[in-house]
Amino acid sequence: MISNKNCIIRLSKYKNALVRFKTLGFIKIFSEYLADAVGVTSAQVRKDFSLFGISGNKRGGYQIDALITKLNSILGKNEIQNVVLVGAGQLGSALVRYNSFEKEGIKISAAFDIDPAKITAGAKNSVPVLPLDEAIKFIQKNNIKIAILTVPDVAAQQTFDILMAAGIKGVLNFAPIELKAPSDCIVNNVNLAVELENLIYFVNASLKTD
Amino acid sequence: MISNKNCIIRLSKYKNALVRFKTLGFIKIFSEYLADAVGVTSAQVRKDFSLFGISGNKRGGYQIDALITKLNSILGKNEIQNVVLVGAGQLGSALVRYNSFEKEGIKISAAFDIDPAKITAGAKNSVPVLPLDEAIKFIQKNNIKIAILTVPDVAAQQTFDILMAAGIKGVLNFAPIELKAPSDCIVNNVNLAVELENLIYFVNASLKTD
DNA sequence: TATTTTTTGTGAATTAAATAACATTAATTA
DNA sequence: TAATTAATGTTATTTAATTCACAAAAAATA
Repeated sequence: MISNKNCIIRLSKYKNALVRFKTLGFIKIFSEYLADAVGVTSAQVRKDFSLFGISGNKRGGYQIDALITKLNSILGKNEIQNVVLVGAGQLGSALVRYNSFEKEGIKISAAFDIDPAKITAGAKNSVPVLPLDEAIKFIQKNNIKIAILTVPDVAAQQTFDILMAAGIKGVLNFAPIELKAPSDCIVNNVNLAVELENLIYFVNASLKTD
Repeated sequence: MISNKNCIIRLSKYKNALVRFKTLGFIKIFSEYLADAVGVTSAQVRKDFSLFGISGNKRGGYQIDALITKLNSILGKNEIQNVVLVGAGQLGSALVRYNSFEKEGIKISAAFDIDPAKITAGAKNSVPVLPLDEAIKFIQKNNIKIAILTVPDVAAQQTFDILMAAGIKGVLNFAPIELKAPSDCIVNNVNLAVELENLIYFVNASLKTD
């Protein structure tokens, strides 16, 4: 089993780039061009593909349609992925309405919050915001395995523990905390302040050395 | 100059964890505990510190206060960092109001959008949303070097080019596009859909092998 | 004061990932 | 049909990052 996160992220990027190429009317593509679109080397593209048994045609490149199909299948994009979101604050609410998820076949089935003021039954076509109490029941009933965690730092671990009890196996965590997770749950952290801080560091560093 | 992005990200995490330890009343810390809080090994912590000439006391660990000061100085956190945001849509607006940035000494001075409906003069204590036309003038006048880019995919490259013309040197890019950037500008990409897709892949992969 | 314990700091070893290089193959051209 | 060209696929190499392991030093204890 491939366990290189960066490699899988590249597969997603290849897939996205291929969809754009297809939109432009292309039906074949060379590793060189795909590499360019994604910002890697062509050897990297071919190496990644070979890891997943994806092959093209010597001197003929790759068929875009077949390639998209293959990548979608590897990435589990043949069916809609249902996820839940916990913490309907500023960021959480924006993610609920963020249409890039829907475009990618990811559906936020429900949001949960502990604050009664945030609860909304959810008109049709809009995501309901339910009381946190109901999260375990909802998650189990709908057999959901993935959660987005956008609660404040101090609530992050305890909320995470609730998700574990509900059977969640993957969490996209926005709280700037290292969650203590059981070995059968995967946590991907997104820390926007740290990302910015990092950018600031490197910009400052490069401005200094000029 | 250190050019390992992960290393700098760890420094930010150490700093955040140390602030929490300090809040709890600790004044000294061992690499072992800090490692635990951040989810790395103790050797990694000491190695990172040694890269930046940070030293502790044999058998005595590190003084938390001094360590925070040192890390803040390395990360350029001794003064408020002013940034701009371009694209006041769903996600952009949430980031404008996201209080983790302010907590970290990062100030969004202004947001810009091409849509006249989004423009707001900005009451005091709130961030003004200005017409994109005014971005170059504003950025240059305020000597801003960092921008957050939250425009739709199709507008990303051309908006980025405007930022380059204005003298921006670092961009946190949320558009799922590989921006063509000059060598003196740093781009950090955050792609939330890809992050989720990645999580889905690994969760599916691990559920299959059980 | 001498001994033991515990932690740092770092050079060496290991591991993992990316890059380079090239043999192979298929299409194109002569 | 033979020669040439241009792409893939994979093996070898290089590079980078992490982990290991232990000497050195300071604190604690006897």
